[in-house]
Amino acid sequence: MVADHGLAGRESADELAKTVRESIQRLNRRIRQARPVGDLTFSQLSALTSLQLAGALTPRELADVERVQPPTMTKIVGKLEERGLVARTPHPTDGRQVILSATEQGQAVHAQFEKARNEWLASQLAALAPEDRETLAKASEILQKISRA
Amino acid sequence: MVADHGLAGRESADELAKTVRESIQRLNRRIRQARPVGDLTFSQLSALTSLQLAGALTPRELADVERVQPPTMTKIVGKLEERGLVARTPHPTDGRQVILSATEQGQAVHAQFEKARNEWLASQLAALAPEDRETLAKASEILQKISRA
DNA sequence: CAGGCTCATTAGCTAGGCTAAGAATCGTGA
DNA sequence: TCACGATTCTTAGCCTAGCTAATGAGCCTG
Repeated sequence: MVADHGLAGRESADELAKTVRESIQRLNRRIRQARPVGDLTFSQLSALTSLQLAGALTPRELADVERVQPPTMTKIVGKLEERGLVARTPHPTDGRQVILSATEQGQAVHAQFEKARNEWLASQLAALAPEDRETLAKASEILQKISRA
Repeated sequence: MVADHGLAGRESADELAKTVRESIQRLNRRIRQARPVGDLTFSQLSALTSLQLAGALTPRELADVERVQPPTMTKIVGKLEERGLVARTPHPTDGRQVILSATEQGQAVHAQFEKARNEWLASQLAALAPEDRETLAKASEILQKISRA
């Protein structure tokens, strides 16, 4: 139960949902803007990151992790493959499936862009009070859990 | 599994930036999925919300608030106008400018969709421990501040 | 071994984002 | 006063990202 007695700082789930949604939406847009022109897009970088974290995935698995539909992932992977950042290899036992993995170049490019991508946000975070960073770290964990639901 | 990685051992701003970015990105995508089909999109709802909060804005102002370029806002407003949710009225003194405002219908539709949009997230939040909600409330404030920078 | 299922891709659509360029209007300085 | 630069919005044209529906290849089970 949500035992909400209107205590100071205690918001209802509805109110909080609105607040959370607005804040992450704005920030998301703000971060998108900070991207270095002409290269990896947000979605491409994200897919590359997931691939690298997992080691290797099938398109279906990657689509699930990224929460998009398989055809969308086909497109994104296609772009990454064109640039030589991701390799498709056949599945050893199942002829339908494909194994995706980041190439060496993909890993290098990823590290470089990840850094640039985070630069703006990192500088903002560095300016915060330590306890605020603590709050954000905890909040991120909570949000991750929710996203997986 | 609240893997307490370095909360006590202080995360660097870089590490934290990565964590925060990933979590909000995933959640953003998750929320987008939860939208009721065939109606207002995320961007349209956001623009409508901003308009309503501000009362009335010019396209340029709305684009700034939403952090997109003016031509993008022209498109979004066009869609909203087609549906009769936003009205364009001429600026009283400056013939170049336009005043945008939410129509009565726009306000009604907004309220309804805002609710639906938040429903999934709200239900997730309701299931959290009170102190987790507290954390998210604080985190949202911090993120809002950052986004404005 | 036939039929049904799963996986990946292709085709085709919409929305959202951008830049470049245009038309209308404003305002200012000669 | 009026011509010219600046501002505002829109149009045109491009790309990415997302979706559904449909296709083809391969797996598996009765």
